[in-house]
Amino acid sequence: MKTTRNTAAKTAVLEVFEKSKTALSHTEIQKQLNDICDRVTIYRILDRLMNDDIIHKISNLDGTVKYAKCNHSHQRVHIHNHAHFSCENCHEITCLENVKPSYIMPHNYKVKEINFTLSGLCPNCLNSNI
Amino acid sequence: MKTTRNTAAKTAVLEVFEKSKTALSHTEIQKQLNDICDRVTIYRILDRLMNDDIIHKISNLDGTVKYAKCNHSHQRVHIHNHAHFSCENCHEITCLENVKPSYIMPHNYKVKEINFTLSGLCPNCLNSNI
DNA sequence: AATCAACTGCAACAATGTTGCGTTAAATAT
DNA sequence: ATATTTAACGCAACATTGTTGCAGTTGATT
Repeated sequence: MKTTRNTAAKTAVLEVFEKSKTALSHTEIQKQLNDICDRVTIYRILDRLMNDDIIHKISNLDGTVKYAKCNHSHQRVHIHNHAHFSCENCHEITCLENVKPSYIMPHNYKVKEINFTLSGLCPNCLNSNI
Repeated sequence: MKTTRNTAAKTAVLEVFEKSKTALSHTEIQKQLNDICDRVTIYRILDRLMNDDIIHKISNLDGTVKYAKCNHSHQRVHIHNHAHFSCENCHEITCLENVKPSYIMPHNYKVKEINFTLSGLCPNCLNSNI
């Protein structure tokens, strides 16, 4: 079994996630890291963090991909089936940990994962628009 | 106001969508068209068809982007807020026109659009796996 | 301190999407 | 039927995002 190591770059990436309240794209992470490491390294760190269930991947409506820290506080078995909100004004993506959709599926489908993304205006932008 | 024209390439793309029961990626469309036009042209046709509400865009969990014909039969005002199913085995994406999730949002968010994608095994792959 | 393999940087590549520009052709008017 | 207008096209060039191979580095363990 492969062990994973705590390198300087990995720690820096984790700090960026810690500081951020919203989901981040690879490019955003790279900017915040001020080129302390190669962009390939960031991709590999993100892969490792996803394998270790420390972050999860979110693909937005427009095809952009972001990553956010997992919140393990609520449940023992960790599932990513929570909703995400994508603001059309500031383009920030936030996890809505407590929003879980209910739905009825047609027969003969086996659902393993769900991705529920809502878009519109976040509280910040909603207030400043009035 | 810009008028849109019925070109040979646009007609061909529409025929491809007509024949397909599932959502298609740009690459899949290009293959089915047998290089009757440039790939840039396909991008531009897809843009136009989306503007005209003839097709809609679906971004998958893994970041891949597909397009599917809109089904206007049910409602007068056309909304894309239906669910999509992405099969992890055959990678086909189908529209689940009748699956609409219910959910409860936190205050202060203004939801305008929703993207609800489920993944797992489609009926075809579920049967052939047994 | 020595060892081992996870990790990194670099280069090169692949896939996907965009833009500018000169040319072609669809729709309309003549 | 022909001329006109401009949407649409092909081509080239570029931007972004993500992947892979490999030699060198460094974190964790003995």
